[in-house]
Amino acid sequence: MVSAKHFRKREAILTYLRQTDTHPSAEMVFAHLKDEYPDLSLGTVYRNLGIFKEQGLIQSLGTVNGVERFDGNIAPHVHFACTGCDAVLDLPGLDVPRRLPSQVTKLIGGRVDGFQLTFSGLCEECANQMMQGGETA
Amino acid sequence: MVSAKHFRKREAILTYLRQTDTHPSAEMVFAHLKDEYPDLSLGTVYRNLGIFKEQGLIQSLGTVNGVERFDGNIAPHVHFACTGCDAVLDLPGLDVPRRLPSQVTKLIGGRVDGFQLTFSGLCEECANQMMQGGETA
DNA sequence: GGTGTAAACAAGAATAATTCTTATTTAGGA
DNA sequence: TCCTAAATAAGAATTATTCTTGTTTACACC
Repeated sequence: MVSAKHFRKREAILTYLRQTDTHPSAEMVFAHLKDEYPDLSLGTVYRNLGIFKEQGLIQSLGTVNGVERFDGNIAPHVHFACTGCDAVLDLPGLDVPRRLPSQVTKLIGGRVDGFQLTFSGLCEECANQMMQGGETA
Repeated sequence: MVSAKHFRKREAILTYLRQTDTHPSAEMVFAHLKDEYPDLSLGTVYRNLGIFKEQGLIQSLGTVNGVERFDGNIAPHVHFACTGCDAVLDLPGLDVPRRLPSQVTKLIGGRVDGFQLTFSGLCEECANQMMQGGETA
């Protein structure tokens, strides 16, 4: 008997990564799924993120403040990382430089597998907070 | 009496970062300077890298295989990271997208401070090793 | 040449993120 | 039911990085 069977945890992790646009860390994935899977362990999250990354099912965005962030969207796209709140946003519709990879291949003479373009700065909310309403007061 | 005085360690760290194009990690900086400064400590390297980064004298390239890499060249430029040997190369002369930052500012409505564009793949040497001389044998 | 002060430093402890190990549980097939 | 392989939990272990504390150095002033 299977009862109202949950997804298995591995699948839940991948599904969450594909549904969210928050580019979560392992800890954030864990925190999000902990309610629905009370006996989920952080080690399981790390292990499966590593497996997915190796299989190319997700991509790593590198670290933000020392913590690795992941993206279930493996299509090449551009990101913005806020240095105020550590949020990572997608920048869809931004003109990704399409001819650059082949230029790079020529330059280095090796093999180019991908690229990562991340802008950094303050998101709108953090930028506003920084001004502390200075304009209106 | 000052004798043939060394640079001080802080200065030596910055100087090395500005001279090399290897985009070293803290550990690599330490290893390089250890000979000339036998009583240099790894903590001093980390501390000073943090100070330089905060002051904007160097930039961090993010992590390669979990280890943070630094660049003494703070002019915006593009990098290539080899997933085989963890080398990080400059890609000078590559046409950096100049209008993108302002596009991004419009998109997110906040403040854009910079960007980081890193290609990844195999450098020429690693790509050749991977073929193991298959062409010639 | 002494003395004071602040910055730089070394050493190692402490922390935090991540990976590894081991034993357990689960799913599905024979 | 029994067997096997994959998935998992728990926590130990590892590794990169930061913090703490006491010491040393550089330098201004006497």
